[in-house]
Amino acid sequence: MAISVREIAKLAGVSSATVSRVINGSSLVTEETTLRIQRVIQDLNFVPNRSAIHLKNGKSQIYGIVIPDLTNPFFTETVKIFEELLFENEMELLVANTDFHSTRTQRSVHRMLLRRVDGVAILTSEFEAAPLESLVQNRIPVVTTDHYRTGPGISDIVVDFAGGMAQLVAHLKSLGHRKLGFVGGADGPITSRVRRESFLHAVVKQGLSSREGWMVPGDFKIEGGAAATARILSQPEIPTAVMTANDLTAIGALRAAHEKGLRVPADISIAGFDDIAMSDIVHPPFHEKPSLCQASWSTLTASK
Amino acid sequence: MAISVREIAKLAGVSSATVSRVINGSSLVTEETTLRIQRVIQDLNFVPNRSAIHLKNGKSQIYGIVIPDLTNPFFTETVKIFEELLFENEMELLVANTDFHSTRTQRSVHRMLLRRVDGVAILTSEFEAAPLESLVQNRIPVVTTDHYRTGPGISDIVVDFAGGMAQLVAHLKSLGHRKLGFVGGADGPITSRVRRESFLHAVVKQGLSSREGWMVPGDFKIEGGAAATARILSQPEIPTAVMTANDLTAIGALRAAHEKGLRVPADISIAGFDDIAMSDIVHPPFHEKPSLCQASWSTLTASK
DNA sequence: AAGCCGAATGTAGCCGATTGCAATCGGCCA
DNA sequence: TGGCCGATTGCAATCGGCTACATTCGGCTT
Repeated sequence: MAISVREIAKLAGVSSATVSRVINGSSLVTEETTLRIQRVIQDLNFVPNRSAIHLKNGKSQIYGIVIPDLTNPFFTETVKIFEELLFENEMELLVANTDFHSTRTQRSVHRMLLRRVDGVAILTSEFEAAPLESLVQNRIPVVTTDHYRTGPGISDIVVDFAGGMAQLVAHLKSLGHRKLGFVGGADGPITSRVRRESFLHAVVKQGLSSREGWMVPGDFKIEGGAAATARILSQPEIPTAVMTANDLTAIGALRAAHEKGLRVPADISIAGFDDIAMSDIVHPPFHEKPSLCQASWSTLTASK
Repeated sequence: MAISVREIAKLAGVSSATVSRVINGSSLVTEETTLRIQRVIQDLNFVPNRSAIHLKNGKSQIYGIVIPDLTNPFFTETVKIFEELLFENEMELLVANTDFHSTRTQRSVHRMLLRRVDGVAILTSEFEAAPLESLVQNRIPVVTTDHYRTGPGISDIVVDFAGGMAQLVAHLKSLGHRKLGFVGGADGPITSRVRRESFLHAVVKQGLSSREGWMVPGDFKIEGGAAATARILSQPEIPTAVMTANDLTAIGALRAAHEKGLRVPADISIAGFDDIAMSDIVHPPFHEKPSLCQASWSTLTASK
């Protein structure tokens, strides 16, 4: 139905092969023929069909990214960077949002397979092994984050939570804090456990104190952060500083503190983990506090 | 290179036609044959190539969305809704971020054409006529927002800024405000002019006052909103309320007011336009103020 | 037993762009 | 004038899945 090279060919009085050569800038075609064909292409606003190209040469020129929460600026910023990078190279990015459901991750990966993406980044940390396997079996390169598992064709990027937490806790200690709380991620994802343990380990190592009631899971979102923090703050005794699993959680914590009538950082300190741009706009602004929010990244392995 | 129906067929000892029939649930195939083929498909994790399907039946099952700012929650929330809707129907969404550059809009549209999307939503309001034309010429249904122009195959959704502003201004008047300021959008997009004029019209109609120095363009982002507001607040006389072109601008305005030592809403009122979720987290929270932030939407036309 | 019917499966060509190989043509040399 | 060369251009097959049409085969009718 749409225009094809053959139509262009007919109108320009040549064969489709020549049209294709012109499109791809082959030097074999006469200047005159080239111009004539380009004219027709212009006139008809012709654009070649990439599905056909894909079929012919095996590269879809599409990459996929699977994320848990499209409203979390951390992921949005990541998507933006990916999109920009691919845009430069005339490629596409397929974005899949899972809302933290592992079944949606599975279905998202399936969609990526259907489109024969040239590679996928999976930034959701909770999902079964099955989707990974099918990707590998179809020879699609995969990058995951905080999945703590690699293999042929699978790279894993892990955030150095242990190091980040150690820095953060040391800094708080130097500021005089002794009693620390922690609002974690959702139960389930491996990374939640890692973040929690990194915190606990750092606290113990620095000789500071925390306790069960001060370590509450959240959901990586503002609401969960606020609710969890409220639970901590409703205890008879409360910590002087609260660390969180990510920045959205910290924002929720800020709100909970406010609602309790506590001033930050006068009455209680709150520290996040991500350094998203949104950190600039909350009140009191994060940037008035020491910049503790950055985590260091390290690549575990990258295989062919 | 990857697995194809023909490979499956060979392994199952049938023809590719039969495999295709099984995949599509045709009732013509024997129970036994069906099971045998499904087994092979399972074992090899075979997934049909959608580019081939696209080529054969002419539908790409992909839709496109072009937005100016992927870090603006208003657009992120929109993208999320689109993505969810398409996900249900086994379709894909191609997201293109233009960062307010009309040349990037043009290139984004071109990418959509390359992929033969079944439809596009263009939420950037500044772009040339050329890309629209090529979409129409390729018979791709288009939806735009605030573009104030329709045609065959083109629908335009316009926000009723005039109505929203009228409501907002009336409300502020009832609260006792007489002198209003306005931080607009970036110079360029049609919608910026519309928003500014809607404000001005409402102010005049209600018999309130504003002036040139109180009406400053922003950039639809936090930074621009803050800078523009700072300019307004540096005048010898300042308004008692400031309206903004969108919510991010309002957030910037809040920050600027804070930096000037003004309390909101005690010293000055600030009103946004979008009602994004982020509005909940800024301080002082929007939701403590009368909910003026919602605009009413109306569809101009929708053509076949 | 010839003929017919319908169920199950196979054959082959198509969608649109690419590309190896073949064909054409003008020119030039012997 | 015949033959060869290089520059252009055309032909045709291919990628993977779908589907109209053809084929096969067992069973049943008369």
